Amino acid sequence: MPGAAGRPPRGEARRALILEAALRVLGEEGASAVTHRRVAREAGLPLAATTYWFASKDELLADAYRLAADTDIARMRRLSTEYAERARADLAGALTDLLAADLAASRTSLLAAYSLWIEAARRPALRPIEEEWTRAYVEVVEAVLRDAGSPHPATDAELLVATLDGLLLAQLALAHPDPAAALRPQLERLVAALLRAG
Amino acid sequence: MPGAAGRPPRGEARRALILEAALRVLGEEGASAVTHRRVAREAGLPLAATTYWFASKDELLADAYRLAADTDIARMRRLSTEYAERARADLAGALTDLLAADLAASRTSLLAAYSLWIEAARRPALRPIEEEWTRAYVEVVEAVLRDAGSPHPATDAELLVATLDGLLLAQLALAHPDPAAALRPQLERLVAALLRAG
DNA sequence: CTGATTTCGGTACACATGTACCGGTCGGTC
DNA sequence: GACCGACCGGTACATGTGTACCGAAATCAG
Repeated sequence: MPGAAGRPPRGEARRALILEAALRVLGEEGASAVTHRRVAREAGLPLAATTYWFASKDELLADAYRLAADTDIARMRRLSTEYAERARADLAGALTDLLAADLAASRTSLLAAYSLWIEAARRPALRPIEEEWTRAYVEVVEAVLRDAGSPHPATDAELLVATLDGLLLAQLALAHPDPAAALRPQLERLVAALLRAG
Repeated sequence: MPGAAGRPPRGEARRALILEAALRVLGEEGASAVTHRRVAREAGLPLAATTYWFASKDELLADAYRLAADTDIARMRRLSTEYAERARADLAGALTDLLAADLAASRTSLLAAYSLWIEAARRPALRPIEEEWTRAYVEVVEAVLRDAGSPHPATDAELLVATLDGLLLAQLALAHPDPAAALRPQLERLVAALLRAG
């Protein structure tokens, strides 16, 4: 690749570039750091690029939320098929690996997601995105649980998703050196308790 | 009470007033709304009051976190003794009522707490507070579980606390009209699964 | 009371921020 | 080639922001 840097992207490609930059800034530095100028700098674009593609900062944030949700839902569905066999044999182990991989790969994305989640609690306009995101997770987990012979797949799916969120949040703040080691016994215990006939 | 408004507080009392105002603003309008001026207005004090009692905005936020943690830990310990008998007889019911009461009484406090939690994931200086807060919850829940005859009180306490956080977070964003109705079956299922001998 | 110290509140200032504006450039279409 | 709308990027501006400052008022020690 001669020139290395590539042509600066134009048109709609810039939109995505800006949204990804906004999510990065949100995850790394928090909501109060998300300004037009900071996002533009992060994206390597001039200030006017952010105001051209988004009517306001609120719109930028809402679109970023939408992008994060869509991207993650697609990723999670992909993973759920990849891990399907493994999950049937060792659900707790599969979940442990998934969470640990998330933590290892991108605490930034997780922080951005949870920041937006909390923001959705304050701004009704964001709630549909949050609902869709959560529903997608619950549906996938429910299918997995059904597959694993769960006695109460519907209730347990919501429960399990809530627990996974709680565990992830705890790991984010507590910064355990080896998340998998901390998560494995808890997930094994939970899965064992839920999968027992009842 | 003649004059109704009472004398404007002076000295250290103002500190607390400012911290409470900061938590209120954080919960209601988010991190980016927490400015010296906004907090001062919320507290009914002049701008200089915030800069006099706190060396910087970071310090103000850290102290607010400390106050929120201490207040909530004390409240939770108090409730745990009040609910002790009830918890032994009907743990799921007691937990449902506690969460529903939290949601009904102050979504603002909850949002502030979770915002600070996420902030703690980014700023190591805040982590000790978060660790203490979580540890306090885990200890209380562990005692309750032991009391209820749990087979694995240590593991299950961490698990249960994570789940409660996840469920609360979900209720905050989804704004279910009757949180108790949504939470009860999930908590009954979880408690039943965890308390069964194993 | 007197003087020292703490607390108070108004103000100042340098800088960041959201957003509007406007002349220029690009990529197609006749 | 001429044209046109979409796109770009530099700049302007009113307002918000963190923080410093300073003289006044309240509080306390002797």
